Amino acid sequence: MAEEELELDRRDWIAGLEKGLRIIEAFNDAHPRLTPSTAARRTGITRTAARRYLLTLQHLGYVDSDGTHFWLTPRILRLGWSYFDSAKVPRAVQPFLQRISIELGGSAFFAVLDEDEVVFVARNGVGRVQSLGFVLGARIAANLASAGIVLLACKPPEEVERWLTGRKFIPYTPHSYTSVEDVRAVIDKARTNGYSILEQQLEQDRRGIAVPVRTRAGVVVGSISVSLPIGNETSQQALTRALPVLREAEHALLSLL
Amino acid sequence: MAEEELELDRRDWIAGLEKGLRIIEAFNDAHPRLTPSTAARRTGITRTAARRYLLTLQHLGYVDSDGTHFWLTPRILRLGWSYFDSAKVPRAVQPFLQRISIELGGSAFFAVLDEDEVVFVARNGVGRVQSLGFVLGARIAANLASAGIVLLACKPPEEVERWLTGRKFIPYTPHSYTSVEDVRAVIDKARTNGYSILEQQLEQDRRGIAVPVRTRAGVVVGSISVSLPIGNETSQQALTRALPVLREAEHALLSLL
DNA sequence: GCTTATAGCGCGATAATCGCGCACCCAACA
DNA sequence: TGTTGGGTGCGCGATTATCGCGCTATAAGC
Repeated sequence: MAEEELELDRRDWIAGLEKGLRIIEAFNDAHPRLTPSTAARRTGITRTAARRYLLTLQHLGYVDSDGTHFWLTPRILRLGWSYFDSAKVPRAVQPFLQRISIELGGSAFFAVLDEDEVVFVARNGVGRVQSLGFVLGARIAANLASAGIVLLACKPPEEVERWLTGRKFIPYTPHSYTSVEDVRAVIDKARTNGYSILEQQLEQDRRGIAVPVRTRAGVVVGSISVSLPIGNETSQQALTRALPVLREAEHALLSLL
Repeated sequence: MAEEELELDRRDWIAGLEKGLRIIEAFNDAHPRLTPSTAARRTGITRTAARRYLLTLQHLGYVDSDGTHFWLTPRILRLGWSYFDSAKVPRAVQPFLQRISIELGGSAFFAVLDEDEVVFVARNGVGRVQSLGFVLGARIAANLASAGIVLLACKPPEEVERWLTGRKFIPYTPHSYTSVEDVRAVIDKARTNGYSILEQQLEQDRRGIAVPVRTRAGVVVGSISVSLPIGNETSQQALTRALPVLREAEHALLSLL
């Protein structure tokens, strides 16, 4: 799951695929439309090559173009769809998230780690309004969500230490932790507790509570978390009412994994 | 937007990229884990090559493997994310969808066409429970949703006719249209009306109402739709209360596109 | 009207991708 | 236990697909 680093037989390496995916990921908020030149600069590929990749993607329908500028089409979503379609855990977990969000009156998530980030792969919200921009597949720095902290806490401490060293934390709220010490303390606390609670790290007046989800064999497959408005509730009160519900879902899930 | 068919200079065609994407899309519900052999069979690539692509994807972190079987990782979602990140329209419509869903008491969608399918790229639901499995990027046959019908109705009739000919429609409910004539009639009606209403095609006791969204220049960029429980409401009643709200959003959007 | 930066394209070189064919392994079954 | 069938990993030689240089044309900015 982690050690594919060295075993690249340059025979088994398809350069074109890697470059193409890099081109796709070069599109983002700040660069919604790319020309061959800009794409080349953003990916380190030569301009001529970048153009060929864009043309190929266009021919496949993944990007569209007005001749000089290229942009992604919704066809791209088919790729992510392949994941949702094939990953059984996110689907198995849905009914549990639903129960959690109704019972606790917040949004419930199932999340996994991907490198430095926590990715939310299933979600069930409650209330009239969807929090804007929160779509499946959303990812944020792992230290900003309880789900990320608890997943980090499940990793071997030395790996966490490696993760922490030299990392910069950009604050999202006035309460966001910005020092390595603070984040390490939160992770350590989560490790001893077996759950994680995080307050106002990403958003004001919101707290998150998360527990890890393991298979029978003890392998961590992700985390279940809930995001609650803080209001007048103390951390202790929130924990007392939320933890049992999360734990129950965790145990019920065991039989499905 | 449609005529990239013939202009493939085999010089500008990266075969490796196309094959790699085909490998990714070979994963789905029925085939969540693939071996080199099964991947090869599903894609038409040779086994040796398929293996190389899988190994490359593994090295990039997009798939994981236990040695023989391969499966997608959430990293794949970064690709779809590039789209959501870069596509401005889905984000621009969010607040409007929110208002629609609150005012009408249903789920509001923004959707676009991709070949035969309608893809839901933005959504805002109301109510305690999320309709299960409805995630962004979801796609269904265009004829099954009002959003798809209205988008088809915006295409030139001869193109629609080409789309219709020889198509098989699989019913999802006892009310689903299954004949070319029925579907053509629905599309024609949508074209003359400028909106589309569809009842119980995908789900019992649900109706959808959709209007197209155009830029000032008149180019159709997608559709706004709402899904409502039927209950005791007649089609006419639903239209009278829903259409003005949808139209209002449509016009408000004009200034943003 | 000069400068700067981009686009598209042709070409020759080469390195990357191909798929055959072999050896091996495991599971089912006679 | 031996045989069959399907799977895997790997090495190799052939070839062709991919590369990026360098050219000209064009569009934008001062």
